[in-house]
Amino acid sequence: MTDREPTVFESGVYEALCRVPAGKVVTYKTLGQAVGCRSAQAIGNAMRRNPFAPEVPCHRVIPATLKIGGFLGEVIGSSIDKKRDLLEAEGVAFDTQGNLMDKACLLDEVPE
DNA sequence: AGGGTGACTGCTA
DNA sequence: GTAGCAGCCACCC
Repeated sequence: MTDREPTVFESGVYEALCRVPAGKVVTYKTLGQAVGCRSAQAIGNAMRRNPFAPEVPCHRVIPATLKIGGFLGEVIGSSIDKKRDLLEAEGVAFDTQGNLMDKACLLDEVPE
């Protein structure tokens, strides 16, 4: 656990994530480009250690497969349906398979 | 200082 | 269309 403070890298990730408007989602890769990171796994790592939990719209981040994976699809598991509903509430619709229904909800890049 | 992990991605079989 | 392998970066022990 260790409530350590986020590093500059992580802070940048969270900040970029906050720049994502509601009703839109971005892939780990896109978010990485926003912070100057070429690796999406590093982004996932930052999210995994996400000290801001629900404060940061981590549910707004999805894999490049446009499919809900990892955190929203397995770990929480029992709450996955809730997360999906939450995204729909923001304007992001997902299929029963967990795929992004409307690709228009995907943000090609993070705004300033 | 070194090794292992992971909420990922892309290519190939 | 599904499955497996390798590459990648940052954090943790």
